[in-house]
Formats: sequence, structure tokens, C-alpha cells
Amino acid sequence: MFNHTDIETKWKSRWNTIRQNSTDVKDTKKKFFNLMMFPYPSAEGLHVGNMYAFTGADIFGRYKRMCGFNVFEPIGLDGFGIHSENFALKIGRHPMDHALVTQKKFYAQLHKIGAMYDWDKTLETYDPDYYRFTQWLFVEMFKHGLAYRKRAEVNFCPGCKTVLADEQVIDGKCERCGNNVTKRSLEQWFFRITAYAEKLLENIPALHWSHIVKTAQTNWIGKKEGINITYKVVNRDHKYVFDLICFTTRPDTNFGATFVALSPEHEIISQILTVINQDQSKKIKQYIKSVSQITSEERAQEGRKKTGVFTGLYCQNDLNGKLMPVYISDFVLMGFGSGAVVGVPGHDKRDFEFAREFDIPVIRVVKTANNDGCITHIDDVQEDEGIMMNSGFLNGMDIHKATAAMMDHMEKMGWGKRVSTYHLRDWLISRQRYWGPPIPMIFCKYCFTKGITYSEESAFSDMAGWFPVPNGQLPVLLPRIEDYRPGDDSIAPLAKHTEFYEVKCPHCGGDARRETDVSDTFLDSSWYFLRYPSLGERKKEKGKREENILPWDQKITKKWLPVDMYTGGAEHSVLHLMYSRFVTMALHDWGYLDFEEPFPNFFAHGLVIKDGAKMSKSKGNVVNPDQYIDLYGSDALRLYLMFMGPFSQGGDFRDSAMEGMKRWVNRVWNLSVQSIDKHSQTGNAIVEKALQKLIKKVGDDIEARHYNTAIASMMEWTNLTAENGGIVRINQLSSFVKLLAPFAPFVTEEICEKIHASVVGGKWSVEDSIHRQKWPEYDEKALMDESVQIVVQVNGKLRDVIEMGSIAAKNRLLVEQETKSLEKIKPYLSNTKVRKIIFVPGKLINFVI
RNA sequence: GCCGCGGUGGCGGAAUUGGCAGACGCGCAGGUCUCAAAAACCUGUGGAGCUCACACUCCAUGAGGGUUCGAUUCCCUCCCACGGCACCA
Repeated sequence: MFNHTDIETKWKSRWNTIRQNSTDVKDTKKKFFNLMMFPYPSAEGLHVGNMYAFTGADIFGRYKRMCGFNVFEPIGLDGFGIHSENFALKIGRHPMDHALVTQKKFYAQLHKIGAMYDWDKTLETYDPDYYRFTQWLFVEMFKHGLAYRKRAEVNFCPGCKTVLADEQVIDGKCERCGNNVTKRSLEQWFFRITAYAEKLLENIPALHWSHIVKTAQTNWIGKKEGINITYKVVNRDHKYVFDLICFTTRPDTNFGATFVALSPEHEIISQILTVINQDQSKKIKQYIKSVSQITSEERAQEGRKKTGVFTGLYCQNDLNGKLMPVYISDFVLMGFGSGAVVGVPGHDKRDFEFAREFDIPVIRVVKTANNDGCITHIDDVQEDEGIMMNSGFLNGMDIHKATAAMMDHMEKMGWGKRVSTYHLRDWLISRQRYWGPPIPMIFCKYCFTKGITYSEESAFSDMAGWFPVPNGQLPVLLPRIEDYRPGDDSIAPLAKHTEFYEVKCPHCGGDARRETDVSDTFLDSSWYFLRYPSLGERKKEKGKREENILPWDQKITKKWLPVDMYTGGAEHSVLHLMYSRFVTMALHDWGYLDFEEPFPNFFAHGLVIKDGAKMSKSKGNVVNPDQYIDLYGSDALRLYLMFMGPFSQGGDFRDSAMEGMKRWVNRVWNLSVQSIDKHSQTGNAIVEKALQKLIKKVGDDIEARHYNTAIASMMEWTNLTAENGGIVRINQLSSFVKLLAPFAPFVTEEICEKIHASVVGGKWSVEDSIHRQKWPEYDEKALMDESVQIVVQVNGKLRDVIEMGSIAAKNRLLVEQETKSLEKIKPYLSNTKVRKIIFVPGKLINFVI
């Protein structure tokens, strides 16, 4: 038995003294940036789910280092944001104080899990030396026309008392606190991520990401190809009033169109109100008001009765000259397409439901082989495959051919234009909260009234009076205030502090007002990977307020980025991963970076399950790793976590299974101590052959992140050594311990030191560390077996297994002769004719009778 | 509704290209050691049949069908979990 706590304490301190894991970023010959998603520190500290993710990533980094790479593995804290602030509010400690407490706690815990973090290059998003550049990024976004401010219907979480981005609303609920999200019309800052929709989509196939994550992101971007049809709108007297654009992916059904519906948020409604009578206007206003009073969740409720109001106007369908009444209805969403749809009730269920409510005619324009009758019931509505009818020049075509033909026709006639629309919306970036980087913008009322904009460019035409904080004045420090609690009034805490917001206009020098919202946490994490390698230069920048200082060192960034391997949870598929891609693309286009994709390789690890549920605070099943590290050791816990199942799948956390892992670590220890003691020079051929195979197996498994089977194979090998004398040669032990080193860094280092003392003697130095050793090589020839097992089947059923020389086993005739006469086979072959013999060289023979 | 992933012993899981299903571990049972227990170690462990025993036979990878000499693996239908999107026109 050995004392794991002593060993861990010893090596933690020794590694720290020698800066074992401090990466020299100047050495870029074989660099490897091994990054894992940094944690957001809150509550009780690191939990087993974090440790699972970090350990899996760390094993890969350690393996790469042993394969000769200069591995950089940094860690930091994503400590700004609602999550941390909510916890600070809960326990009644100021977020600034709480941040320091959790920082200390998290770093202490992260020291204990045995990961090879570079402790000289850590970052915290709430550090002014970090967020000055988050603010710099905001300013750059603004300067390039990608940050804008507008009044919009936005998601508001009554629990967190702030607005949320679309991505942070899950099933109508807040991603963080689970409260039902409501809509509010507020002035907010947005990032124009939609400008990159196509690029974000286009680059996805080339990414080495799991198919699941790629699909999730593709779905979120949600590209749809269709056509914008421009209709002439006429009033009761058939007089033209204006144009209206409807988006559709199914123009093939356009001969069946019988109405047009507008979203209640559609801007053309203000024009409509000017061309219709008062009575009608009143009804429309009433309807819009009633819609604004229901929640988005209620509005989207399935099976809800369709509502709407007639505008008194008509769209003219140029295909057949028919007039289609224009309605306003809340089943039409403003955020998709053009916010106006052309209704084809025969071939769209929602359109049918609407037509039912308003007695609008239903026309069939698509038929199937056995159905071309009237559409009178919702189940008759035909949305899929079929052949066109009642559709003029389209008749007889299938719907796909008809769609293309109709688009061609409409474009030729000048009635419409092919377009793509996206589900992706602009990123709502401002938050009416305290614990984040203040948005570095200034609003000047005087300049606003004069219509003065930051630049002449059209992108700024709606942004009169808004100016970014000059670079040299960054960071805009977040002041320490005591009334940091968010209110119900959508007013940011900083807006109550004149000393914060009263500033001079950077343009005219007059009195102006600083923006008092802070930015979304996801902005903090959208660029942190760019910062890490350059952190060695941080001392030079500290406190400096120069104009042209960049968040990173250009030379270092050119060498070290993009990230070589990124490991994290799949739950960030459409949040962090997409925001980071967007920010990187923008920085690339502005000339700051020479790559577009920050994470060409991303590995999505699985989740740790406890009692059948994902480990989370709200479920109350969070497990703190500390107690297990104390009880079983960091090595045993790391091994146990990785042994639960494939790293991509996660697994079920159970205390009892950890005992077994501790037993095995003990067995490895005993095997090592005894082998070093006996100093055996004679090797066992079976153990040696198995070791050669093991070297290959463990290497291949680590590359594939099949850590569970790598560990299983190592267990098999130690079982084999127990059957073969219980000791191994020193060089065999040495190789084995290297294979185990990425998984169990502490105990293997201790064994390595013992081997070193026994074989070489003298003082232990940095170079002697097992984690600096070269990964063992195996002999291809040694993997070949002299004899193999041949499976003997009759009609595909296993009847016998024989051992043969590996060369003979490849000879069909020889194997046939050998197996035909086997005692167990003979009875099957007598009295029948062998119809066929299947032979797989070196593997199997099958007699078909 | 659409898209995606999966279903293997009491449990977590393993199984190159279609070729010995259940590796490895947990749990359980029995044993050694002990006054006793724990720890440690050893043996057994999918189900059924047959046998004093060794052995042998049959059944079994969510259900049903197909392709094949041979299917956990490939194809079709269905069932059940999980993940993403969703009044998206």
C-alpha cells in the first residue's frame, strides 16, 4: 500500500517549483495548443463533471507532449456574467469579492486534478487587463458596422431581470434560471452575426467536429432557399397603393394561393393604416394590441385557434389575375422570411386552419396517384410529394420540378427574386446587469440632434450621436457599487450612477452619457483562446493605455493559432462555438488574424450522469471531487472517470466502482515496487508480446479518445503479469508506466523516480520526469503472432477452434485437411455432401453442407 | 412534425472490413487468511437443458422481416429512450 496523498502533495509542489508545465511559446517547431473550455466559477466550486471534461482533455495533451509536441495547455475562469452574479446575489456577497473567493478556490481545485496547466498563463474575464480587450472588440465591431443599436421586441427573463439572446432561450425558458421568457420592446445593442450566416454555414463541412455538433449548428443557422415574390397591393377600388414582398419556399403551389397574411410586427402596417378607413384602422390597432399582450410561448402554442384581422387591401396574383385579401395574423413571424406569407390553404396546414376561420377558398393544386379530390378537412391538406394540377404551365410536373420552373418564370417576369433566409438572428449583446464589461460607447445628445454620426458610411446612418470610447481610454472600468442588484424596470444598475455615466463627448467635447449596459458573458468567452499564448507579454501591457495595443502578440498568434484541439461540452454547439467562430471571422476580415476558424478540431465530450440525471446544481446531484481525491487519490479518480465509458459518451457516476480502480492502482504500485526490488533481467515472452501489443493499443485508443478501452487493456496486461510470476523486467515496467502516465500522472511519476533511483541513481532532475519521456515505440514485427486460432464452422455455426502456425493458417488446402478430420467436425461431414467451403485466411473456415 | 444519435448480462460497458457476443470493471456467490470482522487474495458468475463430473446441446445483442455460408454489425418496417430545431411559410 502507498499513500496517495503524500505522493500527490510531493509532486504538486515539485512540479510547481520547476515550472514543469510552463510552455515556452517561442518554441514553435512542433507546437500543440490543447485547449479545454474554461469553467465559469460559481457556487460550491469545481464539480465532477468539470473534472471529467478536464481530465479527458488533459490525457490527450499529456500524450501529445510525450509524442514530442510542445504542448500548451492553459486554464482560466469565465467569471463575469449572470451566472456568477446570481450566485453572489444569493449569498449576499459583492460580485467583486465573490470573484476573488471563487478564483482562489477554483485554482486550488484545478491544481489537484493533475492536469498539466501552464500556471504562468491564466486569465480571468473580470480582470480589467482582460476586459479592456473585450471592450476593444466591441469598439471594433462598432467601427466595422457590425454593432448597432435598435429598438426591438426582445426576450426578457423576469428571473434574471435582463434581456437574453435568442440562443439563450430554450423552449421559451431562460437557459440559466428556467423562468418563462417574456417579450419586451427595448432599445438594445446587437452584433450583426447574420452578415456571417453564409460563411458560418459554408465552413461547417470542413471542420473536424462531431457530426452531432455540426448538425446542431447547421440547424440553428437554418438556411432555407426560396423566393421573394413582390405583389402589388390594391385597395377596394382596385387602385395600386404599394408593393408587398412575400417569402415562400413553395412557389410551385402559387396557383392555389388565396390570401396573404402579415406579421403584426410588420413595418408596412403603418403605411396600411394611412390608406384605409378609420373603422378598419381601429380594428387593426386593437388586434395588434391584443397580440402584444400574450407571451411568445402562448402565441406559439400548438393547436391554438388562428386569429387575424382583414386589412381591406388585396394582393394581385399576376399568375392568374386573382385578388388575394390581405390579413394580419400572429401566426406569421416577423423574424423569418419577409414577415409576410402568401397563403395556400390546400397545401399548408397552418394556412388551411387560417382559411377555415375566415372562410377563404381552398384550391387543390397538387395531387397524388390516388387522391385529387376536394380539400375539406385538415387531414386532406397535402404538404408533400405530388403532381401539379390546376396550375397552368406547371400541370403534370412533380413539385420539385414545378418549384424550379415557377422560380424561373417569376424571375423572368420580374415578379420575384430567389433568396435565402436564415433562422439565425442578430446577436443581442447588451445586458441590463452589473457584473460584466461596461459597453464602451458614449451617446451625445447634441451630436444626435445635429445628425452627426461616427462615420459617413451608411452603416452608421441610424446611429447618430453614438461614439466609441477612444482606444487609449480603455478599459472603461466597472466601478464598485453597492446597489448592483438588477431591477424589474429594465434599467441597468450603472444607470443610477451619474459619476459613472456623465462624460464628455469624444466628438464635440460637450456633455454626453456613457452607455450603462454591460455586454453578454458570451462575448467574454468568444475570444479568450486568442489571449492565452500572448499572456507572457502581459507584464509589458499592464496599466498601459496606448492607442494601438492589441489583445495579443501578432507573432505569437501567427504561430500558435488556431487551436489544435478544443475539448468541451456539446451544449455549447450553438452558443459559445458559434459566437467564437463569428468573432474570429470578423477579426480575420479586419486583417487581425490569418485564419477564419478558431477551432478546426473540436471534441465534444459526454456528460457525467448521477442518479439518472445530468449533474447540475438545480437537480441537487452535484458531486464535489475533493472528497474523492482525498479518499481514493486524484489518479484513481481520473482513471475511474475515464473508465466509465467512451469519453464522447459520458457515463454514470457511482461510488462503488471507484473502489475497484483504487485496487488496480494499488496493484500497479505493488507490481512496480516488487519488480524494482527484484531487478529481474529475465523477461517472459508472453508478457513481452502483450506489452508490444499494448503500446500500439493504448496509443491508438488515446488518439480516438477511447480512454475506457485503453485502461481496460492496461488492466489485462497487469492481470497477465500476475499470472506470469508477478514481476516484470525494469524496461518493461518503464514502458508500461509511460503508457499509464497521461491517465495517472502522480503515481507514475513516483514509480518513475523509483526506477530512476534504482537504475541510474543520482539526483532527480526535470528531464527525468516521466511526463518529459518519449512515448514508447513498438516493434511491428513483434506484433505478428507465430500461431493463430482458426475458427471452424459448419453452416456458419461455431463447432471448433484450432491453433495453427500463422503461415499454415493462410493456406487453404492445409487448413481444409487439418480441420476436416477433427473429431468434432467429422460427424457433421459424414453422410452429406459439402456444398461449399468458405475460407478466410488466418481466421476461419466454414463448411456449408 | 422535421433532422440527428442510440437500444448488448443484475450494473457501466467491450467486440478491426460482416467472422469465437459479453473483453475490462462493478456487483453478487463461494473459498483462503482471521477468535471474529474489515482489507487483501483465489474461484465462479447471460439464460435454459443435460451430466456425479469433464464435456456437450439449444436459446440470446429492443420487436418483426430481409440479404448472406455467416448479422450486435448491412437493408426494410415497427417500438422505446435521448439530443437539436419547430405556427420557419
